[in-house]
Amino acid sequence: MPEGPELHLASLYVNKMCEGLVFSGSVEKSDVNKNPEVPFCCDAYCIKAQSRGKEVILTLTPIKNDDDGKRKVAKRQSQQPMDVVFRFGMSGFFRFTSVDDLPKHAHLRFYTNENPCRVLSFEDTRRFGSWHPNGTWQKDRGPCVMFEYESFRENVLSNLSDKTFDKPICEVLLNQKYFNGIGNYLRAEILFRLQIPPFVKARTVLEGLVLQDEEKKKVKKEITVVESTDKTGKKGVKAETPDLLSLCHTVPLEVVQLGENGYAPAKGKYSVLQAWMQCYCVDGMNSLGDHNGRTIWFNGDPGPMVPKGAKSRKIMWKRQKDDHDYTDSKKAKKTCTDSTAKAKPAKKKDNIKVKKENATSKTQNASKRQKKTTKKVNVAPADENKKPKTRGKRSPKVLPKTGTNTIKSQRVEEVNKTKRNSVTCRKSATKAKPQRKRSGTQGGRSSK
DNA sequence: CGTCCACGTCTAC
DNA sequence: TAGACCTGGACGG
Repeated sequence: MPEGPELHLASLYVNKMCEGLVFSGSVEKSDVNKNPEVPFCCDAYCIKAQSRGKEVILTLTPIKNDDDGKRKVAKRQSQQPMDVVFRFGMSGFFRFTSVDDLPKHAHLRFYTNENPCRVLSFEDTRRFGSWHPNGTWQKDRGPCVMFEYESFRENVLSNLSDKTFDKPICEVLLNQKYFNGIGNYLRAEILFRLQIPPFVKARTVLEGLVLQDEEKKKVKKEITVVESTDKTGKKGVKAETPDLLSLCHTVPLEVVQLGENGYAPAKGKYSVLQAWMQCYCVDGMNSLGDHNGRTIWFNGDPGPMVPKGAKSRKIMWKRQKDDHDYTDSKKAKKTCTDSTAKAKPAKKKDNIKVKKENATSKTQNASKRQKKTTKKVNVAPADENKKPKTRGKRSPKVLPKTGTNTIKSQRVEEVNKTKRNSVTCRKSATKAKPQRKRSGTQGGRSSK
């Protein structure tokens, strides 16, 4: 699930798994993938990762060996570190496995120098992901919402005259020039926290924050003074009521806090993140296609700038095929679909509706709603409606049930393996996995 | 079987 | 503002 938090978790994952390991040889690319080869080759190198917004950089650093440095000069060894910039598209992520467990869609592979060697691979089922050898953070992407918060905020607030802010807030939130790291589920969760209708003009929502920030700066000194003097138990500082931009920072960080459960494709997987979601794909919420054809999830009013003909979407929320064992989570999922969706929303205020409406009436409603809307917006940071969570029937977690799980999954692996050779890797099938030793380049790993 | 949908960019009328 | 780029899961007939 590659939005900012997942990219960051990916970088943590890489650093954790690769710490202290020595990688060796050349970087291998699958044949089907159209991204460039990574022209890096070294007997001994290490891998480190960092993230910024929706990008990850892997740094491949040759490990110096003073002794034989000269002897090996002959070979075409990379002497300099290389940065490779990754964007994950819709399905990219990193995995570290044994060679035998090489995943089906491992499109870029880094091998360790271990005896049965292991592999760090960039897996990307849909191949929308990209990598760029000797790359840099993409120009035109803004500061990271998670780790460059101040400049992120500054970048938005000092550019509100940009016509991009004429658009609905939900669409602007996907603009990586200003919101590097926000993606489709985050925009829904963020707007939901403040109950901001998705189709309100972005500038309208953000204008207020400019003054707000300036006030803060003025008052800041006072505050710090106050804080230092009166030490009322709390740590102070954090007290600020959240606004849209601060939530663009804290909400993704919440996901990072969930940890690799949200990322590691191994186990319960999505269940944790899914349980965390309050809006995106949540039963009882509304959904509409935005002007770019992306589905926005929200609660209550859509706001005035709804695209003509926008239709509500159905959920087809995957349930990470752990096959077996989910006995009733399966039912839960079905519930999620829609028929029952009607049944449950009893809880919400009562102003919902929208859901299955048709375009025509919608626009009309929209104008009518506008007042309500704007009112809401102004009231937004109220922090009172903070907990509307209908929360009810999130999926019941799916606990792993380890025993069966492992066995089963192993079996699955076997199947995949055989399949893999014939299908995914086709051309590459020959060198598919174990004997991946690029004849020409250099003998490398297995030999020694 | 076919259709729709998916956590994202890109570039071409 | 549409497609294009891809694979695969869920669902409908």
